[in-house]
Amino acid sequence: MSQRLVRVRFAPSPTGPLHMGGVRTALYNYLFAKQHGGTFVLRVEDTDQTRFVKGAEEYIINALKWCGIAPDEGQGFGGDFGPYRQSERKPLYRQFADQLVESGHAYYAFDTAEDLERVRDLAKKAGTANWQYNHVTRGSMKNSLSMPKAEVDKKIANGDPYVIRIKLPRNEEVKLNDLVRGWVSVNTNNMDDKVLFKSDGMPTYHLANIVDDYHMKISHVIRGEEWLPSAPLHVLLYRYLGWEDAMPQFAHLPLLLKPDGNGKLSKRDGDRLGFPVFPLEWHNSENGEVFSGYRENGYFPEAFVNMLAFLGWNPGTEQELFALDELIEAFRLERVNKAGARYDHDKTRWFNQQYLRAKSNEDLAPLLKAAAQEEGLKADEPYCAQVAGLMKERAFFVKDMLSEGRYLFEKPKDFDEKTLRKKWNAEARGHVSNLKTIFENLDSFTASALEAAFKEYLQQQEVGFGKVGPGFRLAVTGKGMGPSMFEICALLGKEETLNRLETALAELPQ
RNA sequence: GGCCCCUUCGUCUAUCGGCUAGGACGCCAGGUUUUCAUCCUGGAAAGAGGAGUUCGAUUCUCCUAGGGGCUGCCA
Repeated sequence: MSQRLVRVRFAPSPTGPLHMGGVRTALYNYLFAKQHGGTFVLRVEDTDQTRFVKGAEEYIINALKWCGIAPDEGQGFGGDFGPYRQSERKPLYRQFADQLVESGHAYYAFDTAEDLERVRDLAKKAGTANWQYNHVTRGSMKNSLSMPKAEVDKKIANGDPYVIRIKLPRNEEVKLNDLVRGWVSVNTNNMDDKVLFKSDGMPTYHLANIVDDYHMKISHVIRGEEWLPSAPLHVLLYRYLGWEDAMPQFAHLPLLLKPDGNGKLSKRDGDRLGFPVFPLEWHNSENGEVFSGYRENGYFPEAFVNMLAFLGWNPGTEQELFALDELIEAFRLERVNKAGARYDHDKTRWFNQQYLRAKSNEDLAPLLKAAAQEEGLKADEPYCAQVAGLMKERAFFVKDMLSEGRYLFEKPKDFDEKTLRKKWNAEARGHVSNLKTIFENLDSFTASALEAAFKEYLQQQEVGFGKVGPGFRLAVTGKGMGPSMFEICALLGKEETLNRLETALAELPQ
């Protein structure tokens, strides 16, 4: 193939929020475009007016932006090939349907929805294979192939509703060379005369996507595997429209599967199994239903994108952590897997943990500060940076640092019951009391000074850390576990630490 | 049912005819740690089944089985 400008498109239908499978398709399109210095286009496929969902288009755009894979061109982003909503391109399609009728590759069909339902029903009851509108059945249906021309003309002049169907040839192998699957071949005998143009004046997906891809000079169609069965139909449309030379290359991506059981990942799986399936939280304005999102659950977009990239693709090396620009560099359509990939939530959490750790305390500080503020807790950024330094090794999310280290923001409200029961006794109490006195006299309240004083005390008392540490931790933090107590006390400061020791001695059981 | 696609540890996957089948997540054990987490070390864990091609098949071909997708005037 000659060097052709790479132009790819992501073409969702605005029938609801974009789920992670769709995001992955968009991501692969984005990566492919960027790697080739090409253009990533967003086209909205809203030819089915009955399935329009308010807010969906905006959601899709916001989701792509959050992921950092915003289109270069398309709905909401401008460009020279617009409009990018198919509903606004309506006048464009009809002529191509007509062209196909004229060239004998399509025909008018007057069968009503009820007619079709009846004949399908009949076939079903007879126990035969699914009824199809095809070369064997079209002769007995109401269409411009089975009816006299005069009658057809009359019906059209009359304004009777009709659709335009493709007329598939008999027994013809249609082949396409898929970039991820290699050669795929289907015989036209196994395909049906798909509707290209609906009675409401809109094209179906099949016609619209070919017409638009052609006019938008799309070079590669990267989409989900659910389109594979209709890809041969699309090849035929390019051929019949005379655009075969400009036909894009196809790449059909494996599906994202449910973590449990069978089938592709669906929007209900997430909240059923305890993970988001959507990048952003979605509020259904019709029924008030809410679906959780990765963003709201505290995931970093980089982690989410990294995880998605690896569901169905891998670089062939052992590197797993990839920044977006590294993905752009490494991504190869040829290395996309053929089999469906099951989503693994633990792995997603792990990715987030890796990204959390890779961030500096200073980068984490504003995020932690914001999280604290939401809980009504106050702390400045430098302080939050120190908290991050202490807590990030034991956190998956920013919010974990807050929940695990809440005592760094406010006095403990309650004390861990198990630690209280097991570690808090007269002896522990005595040690805490002694330590309070020692710490009161400390000039330098640094972690190392505290540690030195603490260890000296242990030596002098001839006791092990285990006898003193847990009670001390409980008194200061209310918890039985956590980071170094010396670091914690140093961070809290002398006044606060002593204050807490005093409170604990006064309030904890004797 | 028909058609198309797919099939390596529980999961994501590496392997492009020579394998003691590698890595990651998760899991288990040990070590480090006052504790928890981290970290380190180790472990269990896979080529759906059957034919064929070949000196040699996880790798190529076929069959079977299983899984998935499609089968709408939805995309």
